[in-house]
Amino acid sequence: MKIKDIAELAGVSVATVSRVINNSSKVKEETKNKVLEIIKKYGYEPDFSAKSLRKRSSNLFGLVMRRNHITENDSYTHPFLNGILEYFFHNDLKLILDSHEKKNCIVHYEKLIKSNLVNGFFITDLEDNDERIEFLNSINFPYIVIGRNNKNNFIYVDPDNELGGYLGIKHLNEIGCKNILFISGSLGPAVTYQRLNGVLNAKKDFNINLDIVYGDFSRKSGYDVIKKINLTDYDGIFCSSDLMAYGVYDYMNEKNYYLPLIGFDDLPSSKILKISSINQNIYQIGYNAAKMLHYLSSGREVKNVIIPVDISIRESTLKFKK
Amino acid sequence: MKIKDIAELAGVSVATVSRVINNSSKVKEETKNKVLEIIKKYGYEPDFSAKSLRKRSSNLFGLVMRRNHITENDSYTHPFLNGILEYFFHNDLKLILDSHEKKNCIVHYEKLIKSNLVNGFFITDLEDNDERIEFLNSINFPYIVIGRNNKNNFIYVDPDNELGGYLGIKHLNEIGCKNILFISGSLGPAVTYQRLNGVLNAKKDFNINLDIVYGDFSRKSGYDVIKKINLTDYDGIFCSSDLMAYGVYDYMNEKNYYLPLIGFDDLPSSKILKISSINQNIYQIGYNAAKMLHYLSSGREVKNVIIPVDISIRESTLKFKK
DNA sequence: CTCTTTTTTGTAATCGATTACATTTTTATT
DNA sequence: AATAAAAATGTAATCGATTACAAAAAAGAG
Repeated sequence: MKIKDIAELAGVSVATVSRVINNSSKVKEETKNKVLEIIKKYGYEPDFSAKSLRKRSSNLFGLVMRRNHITENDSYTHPFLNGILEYFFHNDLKLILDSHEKKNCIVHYEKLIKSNLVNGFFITDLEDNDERIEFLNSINFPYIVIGRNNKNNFIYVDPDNELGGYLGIKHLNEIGCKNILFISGSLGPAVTYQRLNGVLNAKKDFNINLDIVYGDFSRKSGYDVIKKINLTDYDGIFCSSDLMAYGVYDYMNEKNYYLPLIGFDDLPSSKILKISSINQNIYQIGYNAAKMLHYLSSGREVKNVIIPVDISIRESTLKFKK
Repeated sequence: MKIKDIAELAGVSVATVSRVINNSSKVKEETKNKVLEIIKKYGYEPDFSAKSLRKRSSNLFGLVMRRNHITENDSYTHPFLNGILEYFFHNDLKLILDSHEKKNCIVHYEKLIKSNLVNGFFITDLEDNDERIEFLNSINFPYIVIGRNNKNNFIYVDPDNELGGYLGIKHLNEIGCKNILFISGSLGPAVTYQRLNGVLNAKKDFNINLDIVYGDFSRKSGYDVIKKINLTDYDGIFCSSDLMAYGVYDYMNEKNYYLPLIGFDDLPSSKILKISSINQNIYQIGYNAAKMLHYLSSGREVKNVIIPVDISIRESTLKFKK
């Protein structure tokens, strides 16, 4: 069933049918209704390729995922995709999921662009010395970067890590902690500094003592760091990642000595372990990224977006509340 | 840059260029090399829409995800997609991710088919009285169902739940358990019976006592069920879902009385909690589903596939090993 | 060297939509 | 009722690839 068939059945020309479908110019009400009726009756859908070819534009957007058979943490995928899909669903857009190996991935983006398959794409997991950076700077094609980057001015959407750092300290202060240990991630990635800044801002606002030590975001590093610490020196611990908080939790279990504990990322396991954590609203990040990419690709103006974070309060701090 | 440009630059006709690209019929070695050189030099990629339109077929396949802003467990998404993408990557296929709300989702599949956007699709989360079943039976279009269904004979790929049930009991037996409690999921879904069958088969093979009680797969139901049980009657517990195992674990923590414990699904949190579990190899399911759909859509024969499961052995049983 | 066969290449139709431009129909104006 | 202006519709070109068929070039046969 193609447009020509509908045209014949409705006794009009293909141009008229097209105009009805696309609402592109005035069609007499009577004609329009007849055409719509036939379309509905036969369940006609315009051919995707023909439409894209002629319009030189599709309603497809690309997300090139890094393929990794096994990851320590893959919990972002689902809420992120859901956020994108929510927006896409309501705007009749579709997502192409492609994948790349770390090396040689530029070829993939180039193919996507040159074959006119997508109207734009999302960039995730961009690292500081990522080979994609140069490429992204060199192209004139719509894309949105997920996560801020120190050195470039891409259009991005990012969680408010600074707020997260602030909220963690604020909450510990609220339940009465006065001597807080902050286990930061390794210096390097932008998030480390953002979270640290939030923590330092909170220190100014609340009357607390704060010590800072450094891990590398992993569970093992959390364990290793806390092992060298005298727990009794503190009355509250805030980790810059959930995994590090799990490491700390392991150690506290071992010693059977517990302090209020907050993580950062709100991984699904934190719910299970009942550890308080800073929630990054990955869903919202996806939703906003989708909207921004849509706007960008249709020539509308787009501003960077910072998504507020929440704190998920659980037993790990709640049970210490006075 | 289009095929005509390449043709002119190489001093041949578009037909020849097309033949080179598609290896569709003999082209003189010399001509071929010249064309390939030009293509490479200018980084030409055939237009996706034009190609699909003419060939009446794309290399796109669809996965329509149920959108759910918040789920208790979304850990399947990442490994499943990764499995699909691994196969797709190596076969130059692409995945369209679409989403639907529960009601009215048939329209979506119909659109996908009628607009010739995809060559086939995956069906996930099919329930016993799903409205999609009738639809799927009525169409003549390639699709693969993830997860067996009691009442239909779709082409499916599914984890070997029966083997999982068997392996759980086998492992408990190996560490010396003689009086085992199996907490089954609710009667209804096919998985419940499959897992139960495996457990019963193992009972025959090993010399153990086995009691069976029923939860509903949720953490709360695990807790509620175990609460009514006298823990000292048993020396090992096997749950038909990880979530139920977490509920049991909660209770054991409360009572500070531990028995060997195995879950089913191997959610990421089980690694964190160090609870042994049956691993369903979701990645393999994705990979195989992709391969099957590819075969099916290109007219090759396809058989149902059952993916073996593994057991991930952790502290929750290991520490009881004699 | 001519004729046949095979290999290589080119021409033009085609896929199914959109849309510029042309034409017809309708409405408004005098 | 004649003419001008506006609205509705139609014709045909176009998007960029593939491919049936035709034609030209090369190879082989005698």
